[in-house]
Amino acid sequence: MELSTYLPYLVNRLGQRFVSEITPALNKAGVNIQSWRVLIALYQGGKQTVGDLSELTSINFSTLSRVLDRMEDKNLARRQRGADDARSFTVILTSKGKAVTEKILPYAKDLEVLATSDFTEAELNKLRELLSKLYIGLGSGNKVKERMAG
Amino acid sequence: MELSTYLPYLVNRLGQRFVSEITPALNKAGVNIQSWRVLIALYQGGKQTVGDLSELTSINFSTLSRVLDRMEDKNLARRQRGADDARSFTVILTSKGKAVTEKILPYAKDLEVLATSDFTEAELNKLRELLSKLYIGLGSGNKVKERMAG
DNA sequence: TGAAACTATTTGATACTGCAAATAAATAGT
DNA sequence: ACTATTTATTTGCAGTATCAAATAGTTTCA
Repeated sequence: MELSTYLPYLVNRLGQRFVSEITPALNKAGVNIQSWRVLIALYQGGKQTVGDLSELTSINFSTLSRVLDRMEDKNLARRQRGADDARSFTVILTSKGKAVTEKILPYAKDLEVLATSDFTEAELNKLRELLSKLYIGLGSGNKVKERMAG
Repeated sequence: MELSTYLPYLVNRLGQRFVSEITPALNKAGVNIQSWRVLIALYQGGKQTVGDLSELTSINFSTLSRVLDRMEDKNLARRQRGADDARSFTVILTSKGKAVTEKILPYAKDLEVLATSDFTEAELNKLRELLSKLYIGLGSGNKVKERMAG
């Protein structure tokens, strides 16, 4: 049993460390890690339904519902009844939400630059590629959960 | 601004997806994601103080304190007053803790295998290497936080 | 040696998360 | 059209996380 070969372990500890490194800076801007992810998803992907956002961010939909409540309270985003399907809500960044996102995006980039000072450009690209590929592989669209349950 | 090049974003979404994929299986064994991390850290690293565990797992120390309470309730680990320094506590896996860890370790491996079916062996190794390197780079031993604050 | 400064951990208060149940709207079958 | 089923989202509740303050033990140094 050599744990350093366990990808889930490596990914998880890295993710946790990243979160604890970036959280203080985000908090100063009144944003927590979940709303950071939602802001980014909206900033990048444009308006989306709550469900799409939940899928995209992997934030549990009831958690997300409340994250959105808080973001609306802070005037970062707002919900709009779906025009075609009135069960759904479309979530939209407000202009304040856009501004805040643009303010905090550099934090992540700064952190990346500091953390990767001894990476070559090729390594960085490879890592990005493999992280994306693994993300896809882990996708909730596949049979992972079903097989794990057995 | 092309977000798919933001390493923190890539790492974080992957980490979140991993957590939501593995959590159900862990819960069946009465373990949540934080205690999973503590179990692994103890299983791999042997007994450690609460502070060392907090550093190693990046779990906030007051959170960890309560995680350990629950683990003690479930007889997975126990705390022992430090022999040399009575301020500290040494945390030790119980035999039940060891058994549970050995039971649940395969879940992570299974998930890895399923998620990486189209990775070559070379890609897997490269990814492990780069994840470890990034983890080090992000280490709280460096100047990241201080610089981010400015 | 004893008060000040420091370190390790816990606790109080409050906010956040996530399961399961509830609500609300759309769709299907009759 | 009408009930049953399905889908999108929210809410109740119980558990979990985190900041700041409190506690408890140690080191420093006059």
